[in-house]
Amino acid sequence: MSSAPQPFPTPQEPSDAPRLLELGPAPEEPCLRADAARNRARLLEAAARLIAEHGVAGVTMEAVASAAKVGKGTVFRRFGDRTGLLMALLDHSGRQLQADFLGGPPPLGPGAPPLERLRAFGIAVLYRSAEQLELQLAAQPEACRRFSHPATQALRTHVTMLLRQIVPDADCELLAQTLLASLDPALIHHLTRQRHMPMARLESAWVDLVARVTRTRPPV
Amino acid sequence: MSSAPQPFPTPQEPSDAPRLLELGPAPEEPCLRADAARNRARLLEAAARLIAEHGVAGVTMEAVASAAKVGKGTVFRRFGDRTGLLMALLDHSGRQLQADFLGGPPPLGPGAPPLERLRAFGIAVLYRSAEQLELQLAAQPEACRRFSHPATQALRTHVTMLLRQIVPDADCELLAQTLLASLDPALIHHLTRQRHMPMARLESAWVDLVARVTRTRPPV
DNA sequence: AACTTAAACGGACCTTGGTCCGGATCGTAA
DNA sequence: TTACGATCCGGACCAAGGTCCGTTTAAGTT
Repeated sequence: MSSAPQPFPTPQEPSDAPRLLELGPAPEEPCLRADAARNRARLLEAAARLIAEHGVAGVTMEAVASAAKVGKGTVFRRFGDRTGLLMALLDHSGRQLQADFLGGPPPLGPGAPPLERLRAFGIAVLYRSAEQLELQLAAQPEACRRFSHPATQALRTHVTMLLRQIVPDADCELLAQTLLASLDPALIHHLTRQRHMPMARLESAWVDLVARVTRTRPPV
Repeated sequence: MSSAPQPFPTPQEPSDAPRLLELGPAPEEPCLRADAARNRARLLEAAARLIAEHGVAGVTMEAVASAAKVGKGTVFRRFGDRTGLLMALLDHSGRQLQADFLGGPPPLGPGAPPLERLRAFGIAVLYRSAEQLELQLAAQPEACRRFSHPATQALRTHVTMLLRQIVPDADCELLAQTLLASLDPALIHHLTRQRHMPMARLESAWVDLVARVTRTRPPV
């Protein structure tokens, strides 16, 4: 039933990935046949050019393929799917950031106290994301629709209101957004199904989070 | 340029939405032609049946249309797109939850102190989401891939490590997940582009969030 | 250099989301 | 009841993502 010869045994970018955790120049695909590596590069370059010229919407798999003078199948074998291609494009700046906080200068890199590093980290991510919004969103089609859905808005309003009563002097709207983000269905799925955390843990994490977030400022 | 007669002037579920903010039975579409309302109901029913029989993957727009004995175009006019249809299916339980925390009994509904209501709220959302994961995810295709992306994992590992040094006795993994969720590109896009918040506000919200989350417990 | 094999290639093909528009229906007003 | 305009319906049509498989080729092996 599963012994059929899968046409594309490499639906995902296979390598150049796990090593990232330990900090990775991880140049590119290490063990690719010469032609494969060449085509991979051409595809990425073609995709980048297409984005520059016609925006992310212009990045059609066929367009990329023909711009790189390559068959369509090749694109899919190399990157799995459209999202995979987009993520590969994003990878470069991802690696950059990673290098910065793993080995760069403080306060992002090691050397500064943890709290300061954490602050710097968030701000770095914030601005980096802001730059490549178009690409980031294209890789997550309609990820932002959930925020404008009326039901979601209702939840946000409710949480904001509760927060206002508890910590009136905070930016309750954004705090609410954060709290809700931690209840995102996709996140719950990831945590329970892929990382096998029991619901009880999520539940107590929520309670703890609420406690931390609503704790009034201690006397300095 | 934009005066061309749009074929589907109602790309999104037009009504039965804004009222949600004030609590809404908002029965269904109020002003639909009789046949339209009938078809809408048949489509929702057909979709639900298809899900029950073949899982969410079996919910093809054509399948739903023919199961409801209706043309394909009708499905799109009514629900805009596939996601719209799925969201409409989700809407029911969304309304239920909303009714609960807006007018239901404490601790979810009014009557309990805000802090308790907030706790109960999160737990309610948590379990409700857990039930309809399949549907929720189908409405947000590949929303969960971002969590397993190696770059994301690296960020998570890093933040977790920093947190361990600051608040060793917390569930740092989940706390990290929450912090990262507040930096999600889609969220940033929503906040800056759709709700027009300046980056500076996000930035200071991040700093504040970090401060709150890492604050050590006051002496009770 | 000839041989072998696993891997890569290309592009026809399939599926499915989404669009268009001529014709059927509903609701209403005379 | 009839007429009429707004709304809706249906299903052919299109584009783009994704799959398949026969053919080609890189890279060892003898």
